[in-house]
Amino acid sequence: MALKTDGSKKNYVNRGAWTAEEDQRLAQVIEIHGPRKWKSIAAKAGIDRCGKSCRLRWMNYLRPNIKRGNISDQEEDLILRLHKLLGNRWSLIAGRLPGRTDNEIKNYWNSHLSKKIHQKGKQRRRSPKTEGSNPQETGVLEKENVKVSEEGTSKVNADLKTSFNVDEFFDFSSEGFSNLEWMSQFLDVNEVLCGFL
DNA sequence: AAAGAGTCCAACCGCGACCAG
DNA sequence: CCTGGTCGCGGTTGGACTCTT
Repeated sequence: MALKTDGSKKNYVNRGAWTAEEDQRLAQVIEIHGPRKWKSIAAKAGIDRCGKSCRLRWMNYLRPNIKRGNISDQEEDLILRLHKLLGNRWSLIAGRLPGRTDNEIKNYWNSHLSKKIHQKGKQRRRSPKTEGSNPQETGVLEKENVKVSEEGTSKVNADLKTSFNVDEFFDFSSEGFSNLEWMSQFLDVNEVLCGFL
């Protein structure tokens, strides 16, 4: 990773990988001042990082209760379903998976799930019998899904937003990980409803 | 054993939204 | 209103690691 300077030591910004010492300093400052005003946190920690970089490090790595690696089948299934529903809105999807970060889910999607879906699509295109019988399983609809995800805040998502507030609807504040099952059931119902529309 | 290809994931970038002054 | 600062998001990059030949 490259280090970038503008020539003056004052504006030197480290852009490389984070060291254990930097992590420790950042965590200490956040413990005292809380995770806000990232620019001043960076300054107080005495590390040559921009506020943005500090925030990212905290959100994706240092934050308490972060789960790392080993995404379970249940979580994977949930990601797939939520992606179908919400598109590439990783922060929203991550919000429904306690302990997971948007970056992790995005990476997981790009490296695992997008391939899986692509492969499934290929298989299905090879077996014309299934085509038409279940529109959700066809390559045609898959294209539509891609469209939704490419546009990010697609029209479909915009419509969704106006019809209900996602954050209010999926309020996990008082419930734990066990909600995954409930969510799974909800998404099943949602898929059936989508079939009617 | 070495080289090249493929994969993973931490971190950066650009942009838009929000808010205080 | 306008402006500047801050924050959060999704997309992208590139280094490290693993696999294949």
